[in-house]
Amino acid sequence: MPDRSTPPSRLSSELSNWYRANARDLPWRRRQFHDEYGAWGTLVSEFMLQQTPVSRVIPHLEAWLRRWPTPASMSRATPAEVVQQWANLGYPRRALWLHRAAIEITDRHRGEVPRDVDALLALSGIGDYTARAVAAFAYGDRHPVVDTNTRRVLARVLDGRSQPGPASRRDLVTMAALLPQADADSAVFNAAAMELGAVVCTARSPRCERCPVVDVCAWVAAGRPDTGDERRRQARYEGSDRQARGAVLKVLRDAAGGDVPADAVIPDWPDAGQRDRAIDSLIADGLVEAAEGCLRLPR
DNA sequence: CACCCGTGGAA
DNA sequence: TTTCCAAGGGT
Repeated sequence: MPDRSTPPSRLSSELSNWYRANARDLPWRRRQFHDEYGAWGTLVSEFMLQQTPVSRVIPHLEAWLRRWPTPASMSRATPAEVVQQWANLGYPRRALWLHRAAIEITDRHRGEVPRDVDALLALSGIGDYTARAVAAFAYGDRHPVVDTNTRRVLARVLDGRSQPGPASRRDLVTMAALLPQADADSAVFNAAAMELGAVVCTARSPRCERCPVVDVCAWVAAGRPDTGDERRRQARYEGSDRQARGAVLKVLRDAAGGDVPADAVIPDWPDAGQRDRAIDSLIADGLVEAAEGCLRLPR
C-alpha cells in the first residue's frame, strides 16, 4: 500500500493558486447562481454531474432550476414530469432520486437543503461525494470532497500510479489530511484538485507540461509508468439490458408521459425476452407504470 | 466489494 | 469500428 502519510509540502497552496488563476467559468461557480438558487442549485448540479459530462449538464441545469427553483416546488411534481425533464442525461434513476430527495428535504428540513453531512447522506441519491460537495461548495464548510478526478490526481501525485484503484474511504482520509485549515481555502482546494483532474491530469493523455505540481508528482518522477488499470471495465453497452431499458424509456419520454400500448414499445427489439425483462425492471425501479395494457411514466 | 444502472462525444 | 470515459450511488 502506498504511503500517503507525508504528502509533498505546498501541494495544496500550489494547486489552489493555479485554480484561482485558471478555473473554468462554469454556471455553478458563479455568484449569481448561488444568489438565485442557493444550496438547492448546488445539489441539483451535483446530481446531474454524477457520471454525466459537464458539457451535457450545462444546457439542462438552467431549464431545470427555472422550472423547479426550490425543493418544495419539485416535491409537488410527478415522477413522470421529473423523468421527462431529465431527458437524455442518462441514468434516469438519478432523476427519481433527486425528486425523492426534494420531498425528503421538504418534509424533514422545512424545504432547506441541510448543511450537515450526515443529514445530506441520509437523502436519496446522495453519497460520500455529493454530500460533501454540497457542504463544501454551497455552505463553504471544510470537508474532503473526493470524485474520480481527485482520486486520479492523488493516485499520480502521491502514489506514482497512472490510474486510481477502486473508490475507497481511504481517499477521504488522504484528502482530509491535505485540506488547508481555513474553511474557504479548503473549499478552493477541493475544487482545485477536481479541476486539475478534469482539464490537466486527465485519464488519457494528461497535459503534464501545463501542470502546476509536476515537480512534486510521484508519477512523473517515476517516468509516468503505465501501472495498469485496477478498475473493472465498464460492461459493453451494445446489446445490454441497459440499452433495452434506455430504449423503452425513450419511447415513453417521447410520448410526453402519455399512455403507450405495451405491444408498441420497441416491438422489434432483437431479444423479446430481454425487452420484457427491461420493462419489468423499469417498473420495479418506479420508472415505468403499467395500466390497462399500456405503459407510461409514473404519475 | 462487485456489479448494476444511460447516453453520447472523443480517441 | 470499437473502446474509453464521464463532478457516483444503491444494493
